[in-house]
Amino acid sequence: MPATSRKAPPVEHVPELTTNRLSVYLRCLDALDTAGQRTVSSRALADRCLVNAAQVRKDLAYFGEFGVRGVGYTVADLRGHLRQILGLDRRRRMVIVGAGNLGMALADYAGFRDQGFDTVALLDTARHKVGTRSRTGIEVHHASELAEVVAREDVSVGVVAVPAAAAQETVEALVAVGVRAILDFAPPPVRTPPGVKVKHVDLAVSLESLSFFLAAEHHEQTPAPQP
Amino acid sequence: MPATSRKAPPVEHVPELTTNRLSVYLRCLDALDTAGQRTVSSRALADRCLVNAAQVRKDLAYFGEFGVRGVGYTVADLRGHLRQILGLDRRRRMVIVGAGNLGMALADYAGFRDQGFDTVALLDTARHKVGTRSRTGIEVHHASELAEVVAREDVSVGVVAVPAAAAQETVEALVAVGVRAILDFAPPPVRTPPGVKVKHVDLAVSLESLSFFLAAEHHEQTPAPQP
DNA sequence: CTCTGTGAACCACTTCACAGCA
DNA sequence: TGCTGTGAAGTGGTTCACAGAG
Repeated sequence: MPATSRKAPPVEHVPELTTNRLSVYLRCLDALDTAGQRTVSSRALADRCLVNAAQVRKDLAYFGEFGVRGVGYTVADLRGHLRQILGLDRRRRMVIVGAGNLGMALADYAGFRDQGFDTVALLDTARHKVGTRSRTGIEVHHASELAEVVAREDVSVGVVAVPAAAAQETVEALVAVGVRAILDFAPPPVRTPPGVKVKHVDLAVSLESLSFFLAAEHHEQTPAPQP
Repeated sequence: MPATSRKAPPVEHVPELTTNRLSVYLRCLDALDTAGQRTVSSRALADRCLVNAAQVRKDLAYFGEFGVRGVGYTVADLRGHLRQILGLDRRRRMVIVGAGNLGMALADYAGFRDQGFDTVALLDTARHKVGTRSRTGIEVHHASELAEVVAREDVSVGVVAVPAAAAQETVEALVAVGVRAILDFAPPPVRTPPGVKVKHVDLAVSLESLSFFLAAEHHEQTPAPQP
């Protein structure tokens, strides 16, 4: 009777694609919850998330049995379980390394706060930036203060928004002061030490993927009809 | 003798993961080129990009035969081929829909320009934002001017930086005025019309992936050794 | 002998299809 | 009957291993 096993099993090895989808499911459940819906079937949830229904059930099966046969899932319960599984039942503290345009923008990006991630500081090697603040008031510290800031503010997540050339050393600096989860916006591939999770967000790759699509489309005899 | 076939074959169906890696290879080749290196083997390139050497060869094989057996690839040549394949031999014009923190930040992000993508305008539905400018001078237009701006400025790429609730309609509006390549920063899954490429960048999912890692790490008896 | 290009083996994730419970 | 949970089948992408060109 593991119907509502709160503690996950060893969670041997959950595919990253699965955890990514859990985030998507959670957002759909949020919407269903505010819409006042009480239960949802794997099919209905899958349709909303643009995935396969079996996929939803398989993904959830990694963590327990949350559904009721013949009925579906209780929206509020499943929402709570996913929040716990994803570790969203507590807030996280975050530093952003690199106070250029991107770093500044990320510091002010409300989406992070809304998801439970509080940016406590920006860091940069440029002396003239130290002491300035982002629009919403996040202060820029000198990079040499990294260890102190991380310890004092109980930081568990680092954001890398430095130029390509500094990416590897920035990651290493973060790891050295105990940060184990890193969101990396710098372009080049970074060698990740074991026990540390680096999530790469490469805007250049995304753009070039679009560019490839446009180029390929153009090579073929542009098949766009005009009705 | 297809050794340097400039025109790609039908390019039947290239996996997205392959084109993403092409971007990574290209960046490594840029570095090798400025470092003055003339040739590179698939092994050496793979090591730099943190992938398998066979992977590099397979990826390139979708587009032709660019190497010389016993030698490797000529850095400058391969770089040129990849730029052409990815459609980076011309600049693209881009609008950003949504002039909130994220949209404004993206407008000022130099990385886009560096990759050949010029942001020509921001658009927003909020009247009071119309006429204002980003720090680097990109002007905010009213959303109703989308069609006109896209036509006048020859825009081929749209960036969606609007709140979740407006994501789907924004994508549809872009498609309606002829934009076929979209970079989407809004959280919810978006139904994509055929013939249109939407590249989703979900910062919330990325963060929650890190959160999951931290939570899982905490559930186990934190196995970090202290030597 | 070196290193590319590629068929074959492998692996991971997805989808199907159905047993089993409400 | 309706829908979950799950073994089995299917799919796509990665890695291996080798033939063959230089």
